[in-house]
Amino acid sequence: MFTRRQQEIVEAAIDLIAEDGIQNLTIKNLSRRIGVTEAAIYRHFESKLDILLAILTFFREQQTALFQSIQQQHHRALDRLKTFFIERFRQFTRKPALAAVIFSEEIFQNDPRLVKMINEIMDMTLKYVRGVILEGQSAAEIRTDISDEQLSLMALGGMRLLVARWHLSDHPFDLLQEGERLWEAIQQILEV
Amino acid sequence: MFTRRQQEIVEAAIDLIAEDGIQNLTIKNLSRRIGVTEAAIYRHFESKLDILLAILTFFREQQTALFQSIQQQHHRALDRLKTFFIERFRQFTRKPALAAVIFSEEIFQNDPRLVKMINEIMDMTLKYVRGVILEGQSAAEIRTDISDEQLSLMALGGMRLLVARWHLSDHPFDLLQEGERLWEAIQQILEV
Amino acid sequence: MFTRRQQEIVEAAIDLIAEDGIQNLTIKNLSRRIGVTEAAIYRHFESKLDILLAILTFFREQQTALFQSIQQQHHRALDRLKTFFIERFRQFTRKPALAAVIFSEEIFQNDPRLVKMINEIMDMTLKYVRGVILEGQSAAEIRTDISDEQLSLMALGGMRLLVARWHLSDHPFDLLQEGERLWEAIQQILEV
Amino acid sequence: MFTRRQQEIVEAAIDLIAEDGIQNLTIKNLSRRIGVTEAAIYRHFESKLDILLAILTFFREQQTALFQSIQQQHHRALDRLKTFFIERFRQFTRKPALAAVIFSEEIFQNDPRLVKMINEIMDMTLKYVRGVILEGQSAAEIRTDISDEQLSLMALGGMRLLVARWHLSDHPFDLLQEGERLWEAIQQILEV
DNA sequence: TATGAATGAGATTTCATTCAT
DNA sequence: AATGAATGAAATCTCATTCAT
Repeated sequence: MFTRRQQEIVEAAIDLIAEDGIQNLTIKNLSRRIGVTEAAIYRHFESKLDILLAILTFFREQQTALFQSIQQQHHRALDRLKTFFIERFRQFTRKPALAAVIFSEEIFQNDPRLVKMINEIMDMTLKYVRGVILEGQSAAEIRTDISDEQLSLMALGGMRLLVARWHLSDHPFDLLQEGERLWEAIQQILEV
Repeated sequence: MFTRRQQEIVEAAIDLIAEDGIQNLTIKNLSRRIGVTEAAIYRHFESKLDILLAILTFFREQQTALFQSIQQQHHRALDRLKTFFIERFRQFTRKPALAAVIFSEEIFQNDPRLVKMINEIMDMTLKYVRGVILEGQSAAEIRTDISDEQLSLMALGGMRLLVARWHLSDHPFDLLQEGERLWEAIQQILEV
Repeated sequence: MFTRRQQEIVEAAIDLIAEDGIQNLTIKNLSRRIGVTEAAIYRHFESKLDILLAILTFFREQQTALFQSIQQQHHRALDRLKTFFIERFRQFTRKPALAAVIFSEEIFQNDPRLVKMINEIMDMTLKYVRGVILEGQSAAEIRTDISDEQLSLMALGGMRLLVARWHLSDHPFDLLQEGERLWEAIQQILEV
Repeated sequence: MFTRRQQEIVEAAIDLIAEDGIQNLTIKNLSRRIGVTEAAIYRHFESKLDILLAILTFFREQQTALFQSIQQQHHRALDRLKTFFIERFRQFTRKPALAAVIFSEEIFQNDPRLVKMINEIMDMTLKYVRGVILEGQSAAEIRTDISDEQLSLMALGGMRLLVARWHLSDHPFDLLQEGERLWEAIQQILEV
């Protein structure tokens, strides 16, 4: 789907945003980081907007793959959720820049196509988590006195807030470790 | 603290950001909206950065006031939390633009002073919620089998995610109503 | 001729130029230094140009006074020259800012009225020194094998260069003392 | 060292300053004169400051070359000085703009890097002239009753003042011719 | 005499993008 | 596939100046 060069550009773009915010993502900075001319970027992407779209596409595909792999490997709802959460924390630990970008939806507000895609991704995630919770409720694994909607809000919201704190104050703690503790708490709350 | 004109500018700035993201906040747009020249803005703020700082200051002061008022009016931990959550949802319903700005910490990343202030605000909020939860745990109002840290992450995180969804998809539901439902769930989870 | 406030403005203007060059002389800086509003400056001078003209006028008058006083107090050419040189060095030592301004004719290039005045001042000085030298030559005090024109160029030029060096490298030596040594040399050269 | 375009820009900058002073050197004027957009200038120099530095670098290199060529071609001190003086007058006659710029040290006062470079150049020149005079004194070509320091001040100072007059009053005489007359006088003074 | 509020013009610089080579 | 040179538009900010109070 993406050529090697395109991937390189997308990764550099994510890094730039992570380092100093969206305003830091300019074609000049991008080309400098990769070591080519500004003009060269346009061999690989038609416009800056396309680069931003590529970032989101990249993330969406990764997430879709994660969902599928989870569905195949685990069958109990709580196991699925646990894998999803822990895997995400692991991802962010490996590539912190992604955290900076993917939870900052406001960054992409300036174009309708971007807004649409961000919405899709957020929807997809929420729907997945809600779906698994619903399954868990049907299977009597997860409490039913609170709706799947509220439970997913708190679970996902907790995760996002933890990641946001971690990123904003420059990774002052071990995200994976804290993530596991958060998951313990979430599990305790979800369980019947 | 702020003159009338300065307040006007800060509000216009919040609106501009809310409408189309940070990139929409230019001195030109700002001055046009207020109906003065670009140069006139600089009579009231030394630089654009100072306007952004003023937005954060404004929010911080509002929040500090809210905290104080809550502490005086309510004494049970769960009442305090409820008021905090509901009042926030009400605030965002009244001034949706604020939601767009205040939960988008990444927007302000490009200057150390801004990052510092954003961190302060986030810390302040988390500490407040954790503090009240701790009180509730001491008073046997709130469960103690999950730590105040994890509980506050889920509660605040849930709220942030709800607001983010609401803002991103252009206010498709009644935030106050959904907020109350979320609070019900949070309360159910916190209670002993 | 100039009101007290006007004098204050002129002095502040000289200081500003001396500190960081002509670009540092803005109405804003000027008013800030004096402690009034920008608008207030315009009560005392019609325009910035008039302030620059006032600086030159101020200097010209000071110099005219010096010339007259010298003519009255001394009668031998070499005494007159000596007083002129030493007095100038003393002046610059007392008010270093003046040196920065008055020997930087290029500063005033952007307006014909300023250029005209600068030329007048330079002409006046050169003519004075040449005149005194001529007198000295007639009175057989000063050598006649080199013309008054060349002698005045070297004498005045030497002084200007010494002052320029002193000002540019932030007053690293005692100007008056070095000035006296330079004068000794000049005198030795002028004498029959 | 400098590309062709960069040289072109430097020359245009010198001309602009010569015509109407530093305030006339704007990126707009510069680009207009060269026939490109303002943005194009920034392809060749990172900032306006760099252009000013380039002017000084250009002059310094020219001067260094002149020094070396003189040292190789002449061996008597007075010949060396003569060549230096006359060559300089010739230079200014050929490129009058340079005179306007290079003797107006105050113009560059607003940046420490510029001040430093101006000082270097002035020092270099004074040291060269003093050095040659010292040699002449050792070789009994030049009088020793006045120190090299005072002699160089008068010689160089005289030259600077002549050039300043010539430039300020719009080249009303033949600089080379007057320069030669000044040199005659200087020589007469230096000789034993 | 001075201020507070404003302005139009213009400064430097950056941006995404284009195009001939 | 990449570069070198350029551009038009726009960004932030500064300037001298004005005017009602």
